[in-house]
Amino acid sequence: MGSLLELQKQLLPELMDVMKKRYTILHHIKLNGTVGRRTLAHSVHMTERMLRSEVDILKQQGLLDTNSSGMHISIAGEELLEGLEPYIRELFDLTDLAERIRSHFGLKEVIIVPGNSDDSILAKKELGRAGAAALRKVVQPNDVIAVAGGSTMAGIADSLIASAAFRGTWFLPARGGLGEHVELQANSIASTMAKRTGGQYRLLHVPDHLSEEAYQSLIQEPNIRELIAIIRKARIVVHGIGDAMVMATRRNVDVSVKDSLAQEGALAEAFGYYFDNSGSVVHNIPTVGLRLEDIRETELVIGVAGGRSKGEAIAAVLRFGHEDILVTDEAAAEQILNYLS
Amino acid sequence: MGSLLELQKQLLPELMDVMKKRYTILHHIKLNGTVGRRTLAHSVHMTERMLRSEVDILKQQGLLDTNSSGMHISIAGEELLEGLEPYIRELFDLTDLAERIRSHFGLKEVIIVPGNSDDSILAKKELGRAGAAALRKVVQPNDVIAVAGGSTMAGIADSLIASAAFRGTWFLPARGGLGEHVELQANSIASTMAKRTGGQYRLLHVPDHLSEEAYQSLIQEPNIRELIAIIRKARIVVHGIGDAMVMATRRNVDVSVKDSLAQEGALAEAFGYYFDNSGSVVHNIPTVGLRLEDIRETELVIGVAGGRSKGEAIAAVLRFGHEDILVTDEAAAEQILNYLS
DNA sequence: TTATGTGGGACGGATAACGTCCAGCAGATA
DNA sequence: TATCTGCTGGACGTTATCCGTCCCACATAA
Repeated sequence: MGSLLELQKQLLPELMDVMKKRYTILHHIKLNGTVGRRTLAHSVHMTERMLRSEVDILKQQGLLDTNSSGMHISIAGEELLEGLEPYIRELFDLTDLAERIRSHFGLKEVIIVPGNSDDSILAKKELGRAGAAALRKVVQPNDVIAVAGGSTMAGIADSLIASAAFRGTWFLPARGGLGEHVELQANSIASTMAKRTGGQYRLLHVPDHLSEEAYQSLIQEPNIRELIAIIRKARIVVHGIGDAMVMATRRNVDVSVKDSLAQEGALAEAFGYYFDNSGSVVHNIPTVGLRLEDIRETELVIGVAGGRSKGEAIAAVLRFGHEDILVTDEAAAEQILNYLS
Repeated sequence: MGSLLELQKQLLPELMDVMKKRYTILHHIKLNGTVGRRTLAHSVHMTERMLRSEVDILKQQGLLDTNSSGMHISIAGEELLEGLEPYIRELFDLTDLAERIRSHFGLKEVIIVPGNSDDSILAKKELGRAGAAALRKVVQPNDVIAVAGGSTMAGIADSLIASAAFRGTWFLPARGGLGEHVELQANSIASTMAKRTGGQYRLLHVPDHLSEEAYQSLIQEPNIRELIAIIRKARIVVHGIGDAMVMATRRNVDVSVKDSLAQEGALAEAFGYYFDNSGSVVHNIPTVGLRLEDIRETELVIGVAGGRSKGEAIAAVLRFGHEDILVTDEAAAEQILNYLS
């Protein structure tokens, strides 16, 4: 905290992207010596026109020159790159981490916020904000969003704000009661999210520890059946990721179940399922709502989790292979990459 | 040189403005405690809608909160302002200087670049670039621009670049030969500017040290008369400002003239006229082109000059009272303000 | 010569920004 | 309690800007 760049990331988030873009362009030009617009556009993954706008500015700033054989960096441009070097790492580190995780697991997008949610409540809040921003970015009118429980999900809910984007959105709990504290249950979170954004919600009240008969008769109830059907067709699923044993304890599962989880190598928990380190499901808590086959069909699965201690668990869930967007923090991201090598 | 802000000014010129704007908004909100959009818009001199866009971003960044009684700063916002404090001075100093000069002399705009052109060739180049940018900003299609001579004007010419904005622009020398080196004469500069921007130019060849008869017959020449008529109707005049004695020496004026200049308290020189410290004209070099009465009629007079040593001269010309835009550097600006108090 | 690259100009359509107006709400005031 | 004022947030049409697209003149190499 406290460096100018950190402050600017808060005050001017969009300009940091511009800064990266211009730096990248100038850097490429320096490396290539003399290079043409079309060639350069291809190598920095921009359209020719967008590159051109940026190049015009850089030229006007005297950072590069052009002649009929292409663009080349000016002395002022070289000095600028040199001076910028110590800051650039800070600017790019996270996006670099994100790209490595993204490509390794074949995700659509990976967002990494600075810090470690384990130590810092600020980083945890930042994670919530990033999760909220990611959700806001992908939501479409009249979407159905299934949300899981957990403290991270609660953090996202707290960072959501009312917006026209959420007009008519339905927030539904991904699964029934899973034995957590009431404010961390999916039901509460769905309701909070709906209230904060101006969307709508419905609750899925399935008490814990039901007898098999009671359970069977409950899920035959027409209104519950109907709600479950809607949940299973959610376009977006948002969920946290937990350590398997921590979650089992928090949910007061039977000792026998915990033993079997341990034996089967359960590492991670997400939306009520337990995963081992290969990403295979080793156990699931019997309740109603989203099933694994629904997750496989879901258009957008957004996982949000941070903290160094969660790295292994996140990696396990990513190996499961049905995540689309991951929102995490720096510490967890580093840990994830450690587990890969 | 080398501070991150200095580097960012080069790479992201627009960053400074956005940063100032958002800082100002947040700062005002902090000072007011809770304040409404309209009230705030008025006190930071923005339209309500523009303010709203900025506020939405700040809100999304968690730097301020809103409720039905107005906006107030969040804890994160307060921390940000605190962290930003050491940088803000660097950010605002120059604009603050500029505003004081602008309002004191009733100018349209004052642009100040960092540094001192007397010591640093880099500052001099920066002055040229700023002058070119200022010109580019105000030029309109088919404009007639009268340009004076001098090294600063040459610096502007070197920083101009081709642009559709200069399509059809005419660059003309403000006055005939004034005894300087050829590359610093208005004629050369007009031609350079035209060539670099893609505009057009015409030259006014009036040899120095003509006899009165030759002079009279020369200015009766039809093509010269016509050109002079165009020059006198220029919408824009761009000129440097020099120290009176330095300019007199450089132009090899007679010793008798220099003596009378000294006696009359000549301090500054601009477009061939000499000014004393009250801004009155005490002498002018006999050549053809723009006259004082033309300057008074000109829509936009742009003065460009920098360096601590020029402060007094600039102040004198500003007192003359017909400048619209001043482009100078930090050292000269400080000096100008010294002369006011 | 031809082929392929270059920067720069031109222009229309998409898109974001902005001015403007209004609804709904909360707290203050009469 | 009723009224009023100032607040936010939504809506919408207009404007300005950005960007995709196409073209041209020119330089260079084959």
